[in-house]
Amino acid sequence: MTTFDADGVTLERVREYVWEIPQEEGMRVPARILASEALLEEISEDKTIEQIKNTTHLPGITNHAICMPDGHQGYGFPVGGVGALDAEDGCISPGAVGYDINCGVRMMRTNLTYDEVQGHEEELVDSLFANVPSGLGGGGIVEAGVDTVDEILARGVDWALEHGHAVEEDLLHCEDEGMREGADPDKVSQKAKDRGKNQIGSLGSGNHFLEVQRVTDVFDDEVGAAFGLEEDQIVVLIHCGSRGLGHQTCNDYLRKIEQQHKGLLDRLPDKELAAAPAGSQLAEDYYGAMNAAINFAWVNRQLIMHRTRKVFERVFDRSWESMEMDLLYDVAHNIAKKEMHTVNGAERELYVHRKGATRAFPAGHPEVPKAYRDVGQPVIIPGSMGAGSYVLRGGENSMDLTFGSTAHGAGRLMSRTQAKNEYWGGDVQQELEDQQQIYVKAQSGATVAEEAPGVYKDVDEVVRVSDELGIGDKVARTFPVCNIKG
DNA sequence: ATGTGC
Repeated sequence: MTTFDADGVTLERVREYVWEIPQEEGMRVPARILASEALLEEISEDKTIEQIKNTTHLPGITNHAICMPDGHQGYGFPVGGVGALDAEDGCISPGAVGYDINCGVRMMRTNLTYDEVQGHEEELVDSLFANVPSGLGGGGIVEAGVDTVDEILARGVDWALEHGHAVEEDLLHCEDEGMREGADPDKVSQKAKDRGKNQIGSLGSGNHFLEVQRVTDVFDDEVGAAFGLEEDQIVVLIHCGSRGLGHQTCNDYLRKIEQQHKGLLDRLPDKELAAAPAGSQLAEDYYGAMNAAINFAWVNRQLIMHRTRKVFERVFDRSWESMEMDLLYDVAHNIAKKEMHTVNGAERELYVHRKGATRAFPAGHPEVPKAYRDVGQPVIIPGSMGAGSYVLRGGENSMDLTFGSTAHGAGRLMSRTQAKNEYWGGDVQQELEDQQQIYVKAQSGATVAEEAPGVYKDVDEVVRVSDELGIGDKVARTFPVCNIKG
C-alpha cells in the first residue's frame, strides 16, 4: 500500500487523489484528504492534517472528515474542510463554519467582449474603487438602522429586491434563492448588528475582492452554453462575506459554548473545535443566528453587484440590461446547513459544515436552479489575482464522496505575516500591470502583499483534482482584467 | 476573516 508520512501521521492511499488517516483511539471515523501528491506535500506543511484528524472526534461525524485539495490550516477546523455531523445526536460547531459566515462568491455575466473593455481598464478600476466600499471598518452602500438590519437578517435578498437593489432573477440564481430558512435575527447580538449596520454593501479586506475577468477557455460547450459563458466574454467576480456582523456572531457563540457545554469541550482534542450538542438550546440559537448572518452576506454581495451594474452603465454609457449583466450564480463557502443525505442506504439529516468548501450538487438535484438543473450546480472557484478563476459544475460523484461539495479556491501557501515579508504591495501591482495587463487598486499595500499570486497554491492543480474525482467538473476558466480590494 | 486579542 502506498503511504505518505506527515509529521507523525501516516496517510494511506485509498486510490488516486484519496488519502486516508485510519481510525485510531478517539477518532469516530477515518479522515480523508482529497489531493494529488504535489498538493499533499503543501498541505502537510502546516497543521491541516492534525486539524482534520481532530475533527473526527466531533460527536455525530458521519463517514469521514474530509479535506479538499485546497485545504490549509484554519481556526480549529481546516479551511477546505467538510464535516457532516448528525443533526439529531451530533453537534454544530462555529469553528467548522468559520469566522466569516457565508463568505462566498458570485459571478455576474455580461455580453461585453475583452476587445470592448481593453483601453478602459483604468477608468473602470478607478470607478469601481470609488463606488464600491472596501477596506477595514465601516462605510457601506446602505446605512441602516437596527430595524433594517433585522429585516435583512430575516429576509435576505428579498429585502434587496423590495428596495430596488435587485431584480427577480437575481434571487433565482443564488444558493437558497438568497434567503436561508430558519434565520432568527433575535439570536444575533446587538453588538453584531451595530457592527453590521454601516457595512451593508462593502467588500471588507483580506482576500476579498471584486474582479472584472475575461473568459479564456470553455472546456465543456454544453454546460458553458447552459451557464451563458463563451470565450472572450467579460464577467465580474465578487468575493466577500458577512463582515463584522458574522465575525461577532461566531465569536459570541464560541464564548457561549465554552461556558455552557464545557463537558463536550473537555472531550475534544482542540478547544477551537467547540461545538453545541444537537438539540440543545444553544445549537438552535447558533443555527438561527448563523442563518441570519448568511442572509446578511447575501445582501452584501447583492448590493455590491447591483452597484457594479451602475458603474458599468457610466463607463460604457449603456444600460446594464443592454449589457446583459445577469447573475450567473452565488454560492457560499463558509456555512453549515441541515441537509438530508443517504448514508449506508438510509436517509439522515446532517449538519453539513462546509468551511472553505463549496456546495457542488450534481445535475438533477432539486436545489439546483431550474436553468441549470440538467447540467448541475454552478461552482465558482476564485484563484489569485494573477492566476484567474474557474467555473465548475457539481459532479456526479459529489454526493457519494463529499456530501455534495468541492474546493473553494487556490488555498494559501503561507501566512499573511510571511507574505508581507516576501512581497511589497507596490511591486506586486506594478508587475501584474506590466507583465499581465492586470490593473489592481487597493486601500492598503499590505493587503496586496498578503494576496500576492505567489502566496497561493496552483488553482489549476486544485481544479484538476476536483475534476478527476468527479466532484466538480471544469466548465470554464477566466483571467483577471482589473481587481479592487481592501 | 476581523473596529487584526479579551
